Amino acid sequence: MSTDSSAPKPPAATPGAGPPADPPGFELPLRLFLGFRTLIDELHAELARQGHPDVRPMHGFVMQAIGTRGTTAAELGRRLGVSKQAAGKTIDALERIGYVERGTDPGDARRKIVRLTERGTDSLVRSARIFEDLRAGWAKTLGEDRLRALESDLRLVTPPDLFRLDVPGWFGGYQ
Amino acid sequence: MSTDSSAPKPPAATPGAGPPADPPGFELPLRLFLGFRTLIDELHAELARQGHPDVRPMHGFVMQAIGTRGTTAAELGRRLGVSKQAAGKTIDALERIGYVERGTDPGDARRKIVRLTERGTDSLVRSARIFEDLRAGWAKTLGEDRLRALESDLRLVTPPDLFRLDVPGWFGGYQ
DNA sequence: TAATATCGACAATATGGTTGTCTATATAGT
DNA sequence: ACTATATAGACAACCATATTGTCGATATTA
Repeated sequence: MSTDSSAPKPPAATPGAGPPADPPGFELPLRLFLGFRTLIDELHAELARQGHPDVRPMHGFVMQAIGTRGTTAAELGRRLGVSKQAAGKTIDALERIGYVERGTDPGDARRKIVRLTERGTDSLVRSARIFEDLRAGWAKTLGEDRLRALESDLRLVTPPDLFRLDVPGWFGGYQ
Repeated sequence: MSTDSSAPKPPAATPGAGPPADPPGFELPLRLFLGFRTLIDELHAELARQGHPDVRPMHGFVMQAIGTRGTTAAELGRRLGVSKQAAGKTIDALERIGYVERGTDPGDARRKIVRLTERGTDSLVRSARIFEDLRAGWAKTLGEDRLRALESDLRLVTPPDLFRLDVPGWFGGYQ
């Protein structure tokens, strides 16, 4: 990580220690992100324990986007909101570690269909189970109805589309 | 974005159209991320309208981490979980667009203190107000108490630290 | 059959990040 | 006071991820 590493001191998020009558507006987005990050990190820790140490967070979403019926690089790029070249490179990486394979399309000689291998499917099946377990953990902490409320509330304030993340370079940037 | 752009067809998230008795586990993390992304996108759209078109999502967090008292590149790197060199480059970028400035530390000739300029502070003040407004928008949709519940529930299932995002390369990756 | 569009590949480039090295300065141990 | 060690910041080299632009092969449509 850092060239020179030492303990960082956490900056005071809320200087006053009193009851946070009105939480500062920027806590909400941060909590949402932390929730996301926590779940994803725990998923991949468990996935590694279950024999999939090489899957990176992005891979799961990519494989999910590939789906059981397979797809092509260009189509995948469109789904994920990145260029077909970038999608192609991700497919290369997944192929290298044995999670997808490329085949030809008998009906269209231009297309190369990308399909999940057995191993790829296995990682997806396990991911689904692990996510259920993680959700169950939250349910134990919050109660099933509070969690359901949280989910349904989030559904109300987020776009319905679910799949359009296009995370790649979205956040960062020197500029 | 894509070299060749056309409308992507959203893959069916829930094949059956009946009542989702048990939402698939992977909806929760996605919703959390979408909530985060929605807020951040709306923040920056509004920020651009208010005279800060060049601020990128990362910049806000960096400036927040710099704080009103200023800091140094190395310290900033530790806070954000990146190398001091990377932090230095981000500071370069922020300096170039006039949001921070470098000064010397009278008590330690090695250190160069990075401080927010007036413009930098202004962007932070406006961000805070915009976040409050966005939160108010959610409160209007969900009701203030449901939103409070959502926030407090998230606080229960996320690490207390708030600031440790180290987003940089975390998600992505061919590998 | 000619015009146009799409697929996948390749090359060049941009960006954001890393490590490694260097000099200057501080600080602790003797 | 002197030496050893640690830290700050700058610079260079490199790596990873994504971009645009181009190309030949194949499909599709007029």
